[in-house]
Amino acid sequence: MTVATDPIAELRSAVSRAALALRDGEPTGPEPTLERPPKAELGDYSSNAAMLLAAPLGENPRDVAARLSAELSEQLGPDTVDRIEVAGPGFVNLFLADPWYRRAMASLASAGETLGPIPVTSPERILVEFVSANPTGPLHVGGGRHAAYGDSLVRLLEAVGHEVQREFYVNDAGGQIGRFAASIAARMRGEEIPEDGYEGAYVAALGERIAAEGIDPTDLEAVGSRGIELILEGVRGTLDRFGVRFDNWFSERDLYSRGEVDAALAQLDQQGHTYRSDEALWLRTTTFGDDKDRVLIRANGEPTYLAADVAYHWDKLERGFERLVDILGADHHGYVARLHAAIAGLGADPERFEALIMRLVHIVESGERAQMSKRSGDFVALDELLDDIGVDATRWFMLWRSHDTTVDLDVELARRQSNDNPVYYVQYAHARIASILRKAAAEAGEVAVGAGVETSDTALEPTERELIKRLLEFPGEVREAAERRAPHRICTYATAVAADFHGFYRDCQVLGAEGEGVERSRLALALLTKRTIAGGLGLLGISAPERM
RNA sequence: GCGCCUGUAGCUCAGUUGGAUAGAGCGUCGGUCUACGAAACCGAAGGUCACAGGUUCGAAUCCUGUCAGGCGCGCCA
Repeated sequence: MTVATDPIAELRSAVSRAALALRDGEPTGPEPTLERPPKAELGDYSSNAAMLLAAPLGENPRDVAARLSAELSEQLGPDTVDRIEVAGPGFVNLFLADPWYRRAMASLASAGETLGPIPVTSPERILVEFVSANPTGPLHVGGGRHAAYGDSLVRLLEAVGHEVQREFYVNDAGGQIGRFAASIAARMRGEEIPEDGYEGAYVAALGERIAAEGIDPTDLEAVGSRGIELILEGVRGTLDRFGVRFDNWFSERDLYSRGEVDAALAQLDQQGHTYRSDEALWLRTTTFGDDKDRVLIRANGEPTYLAADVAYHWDKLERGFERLVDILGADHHGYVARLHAAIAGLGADPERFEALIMRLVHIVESGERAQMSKRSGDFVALDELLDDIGVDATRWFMLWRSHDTTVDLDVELARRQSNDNPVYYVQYAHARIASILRKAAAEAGEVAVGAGVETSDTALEPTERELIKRLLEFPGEVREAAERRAPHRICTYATAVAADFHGFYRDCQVLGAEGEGVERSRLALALLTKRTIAGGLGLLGISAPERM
């Protein structure tokens, strides 16, 4: 197996070497950047190395840049660099030669289908817990955003080499379960829903079903358990349809039945972080930066949600996960500090715990925001949205914004199967390429990208160069998106790839292109683009259709 | 009151571990189908990057303060 050199890394290290040479081998401060300049006239890649060196050398940045350029020209040679210019305050701008581009294509081709996302240096065993919606009602669109985000994040983390599991925490214990059972039982008996009960139409449907199964409405335990089971069946079905599969469904009840809550409390006690006051058992979370201490066992002897959650996270750590990622709704962000404190209190490194806060999704139709409240039953079910706009559009619109910002999902836009809909833009580029490749295959057999991409000596068009540079960004984008827990970056990137492809397609005839090896080279570029788009969409859990 | 988050084009948002003339989609206006998919492309209009200071060669990005909005501040989950 041949390992093609990374063409970007090659340039980067040349810049570093040149910078080092100017300092007579004495190490400099920050690594110089190598980035795409804002405008094409400013070259293919550009470095701030001269500006960084100017201060320690005590020279004018532009003079340093001039020397750096000379050094770089010599190092890289005409086979890589066409010319180097100094611009602005002292940027060194590289204009690359076609042979470099052809080597870059060969490098992409040799990376194969995966296009070689850069692995992290220290892979971790990570548990990502997400959705974890209370099993008291169908999944709504907010849960759908959690699902899309969590799932895509896991795909990203796996792509860069982490070992990751998806987990759904089922809150099947506690007060809201009692209210849920009481609400179902009330419906079964034809009574009013109690105060603080669940009022959705699905509660009545559950009641009918449970009654038909012969369960006694006065047996709240049985009603609640069966209700949860039925809700979870539905939630599983919705998630399955959405393409989100969990490795593990973790039951809160099991924590109690296995004695893990007691064990976790004992551990906290042993570490000296608990105390009794006002009949309750408290956790001294203020030791670890929380603004007040928190109750673990109420005065009435009932454990709090926190007690179970401490046990749950203790369990995660015991299972050997090196990093615990919790995706939480914005309304739970106040909870993070105490959980952080609790993990520290158990004696674990709290840095291993990472809470990601998800903000809301608003469904917008005719300029109106639909409200979502599970208690009142007035919410938009994820299933409804999937019926309306489909899985791909739903995932796209839930992922294309940072998790840290509210999403307004305009269903009228998402519903359109037309050129206004940004979802299809990327998919269309993929389908268009597939169509070209089908035609090429029909005429001359399967298209291959391996050999031959380097041989043509016809000059590349500017849009071909743009596209190649864009494709080269893929591994870095994936790594960045994973590190920053930011799947939406992949949406942005995929859109850019599609735009660059359309530009290339506009300017460059592919099939029947004139010139020695030009058609072959362009077909290879089209195929590499197709792989990149499919790779990007795959990380988002969105299909890459051959036809639309 | 305290804490966290947010404030970028008409709308919804990218860009935020400091880089050059701040971008995309939608919306508006105008062009392009006799070559490989017009679900596309090209062009125009549209900005005090909330405001005020500061740090420096350079700030949407970092620091301080102010204003505005969201969320949280339970022996609920």
